[in-house]
Amino acid sequence: MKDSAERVRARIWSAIRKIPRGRVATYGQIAALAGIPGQPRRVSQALRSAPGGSGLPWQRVVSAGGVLGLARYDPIAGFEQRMRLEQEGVRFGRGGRVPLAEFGWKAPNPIRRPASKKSSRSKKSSR
DNA sequence: ACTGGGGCTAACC
DNA sequence: GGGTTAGCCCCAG
Repeated sequence: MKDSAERVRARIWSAIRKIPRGRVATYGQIAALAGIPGQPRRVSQALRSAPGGSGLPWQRVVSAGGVLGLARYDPIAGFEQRMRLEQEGVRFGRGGRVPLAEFGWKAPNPIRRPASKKSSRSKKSSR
């Protein structure tokens, strides 16, 4: 059964929808919340293919440190994101970053890990 | 099967 | 404070 792509994507969107107004969450945070900790890029991909007008608060998803990663490849969209966030009451710090300590969302629910069916890889790369 | 790339991250310099 | 390098995992061509 294909629980991979679509299933995960749905969970990602679901997690994003839970972000309260006026708050932001990082890709990593969303990933963890969606049950795929350590895979923030998966979130970004799911977000890119996210349906427009789906009511998905994509603007509340930011990169680590409160940076608007979207603006990097699409300045226009980045601007829109910032505008939307400010409209929700999110203030930006210097460098156009969002102070996560203040606007970062604390996920109310514990992370649920759906144990990989293959193997529990606890890859430990000593960075 | 391989390669390149993605709205990422953390460690390094 | 910023720029670069190296991992990560998955998807599309």
